[in-house]
Amino acid sequence: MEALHINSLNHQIITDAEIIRRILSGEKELFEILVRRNNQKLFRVVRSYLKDEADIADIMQNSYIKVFTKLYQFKLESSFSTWLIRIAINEALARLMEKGKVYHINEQSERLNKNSILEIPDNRQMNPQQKMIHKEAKLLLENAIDQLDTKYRVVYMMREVEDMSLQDIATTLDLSLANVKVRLHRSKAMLKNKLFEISSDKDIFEFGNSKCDRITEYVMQNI
DNA sequence: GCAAGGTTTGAATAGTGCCG
DNA sequence: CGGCACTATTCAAACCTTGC
Repeated sequence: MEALHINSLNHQIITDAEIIRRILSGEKELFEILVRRNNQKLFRVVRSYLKDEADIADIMQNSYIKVFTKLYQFKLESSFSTWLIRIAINEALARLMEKGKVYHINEQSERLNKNSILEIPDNRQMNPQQKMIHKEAKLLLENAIDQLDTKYRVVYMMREVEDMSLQDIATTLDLSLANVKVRLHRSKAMLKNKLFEISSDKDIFEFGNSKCDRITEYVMQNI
């Protein structure tokens, strides 16, 4: 019954600001809506920094909990997701510092299994051959994205996959607008080159529903 | 047609590695 | 260490696209 309530609210047009207002006045369970709304986006951003699935889940959970505990500090005039992503990025960077390293592509590849950063649109109408081509293209692109430098990967993911505005990206990453523009341009150029080079067939990145539920559940139990 | 947002490009500057 | 060449990064501005 509770789940049904949350679900129906999630699909209603209820703004983040309104949800936050209600959470702050006691309806703490509504935080689940914010978590579900932002899970995919947050995953992709964190995934741009960290490769290990356990690390990613950990950072996401920590970020949500941190955000929840500081929700009263949130300024309603800015975007909730931008704020959340910024906190998550800081967490991710801190984790990288702890580990004292930045991943290199060869060591990443082995542990990447099913975390898809890209969604295939509804492809039920495709014939098997088209589906196969689509799947191959997606794998190639994911591989290419993964080989980009973190700073380019993050910008590319935010813009092309999450459809964030350049201004939001600049704010979130604390970069100038001009810088975001150039990084985006470069990331595309690099991807283009890489796509010609890539020939491996590793499966990568899927953020499935079960994972989404797991993280949501964990966060809701810990706030 | 205009404004806003996005893309592309050129120039300036900073960083890095090599050589004497 | 200093000078030089090369590469990467940043910024500014021109240009393009889209929605109204």
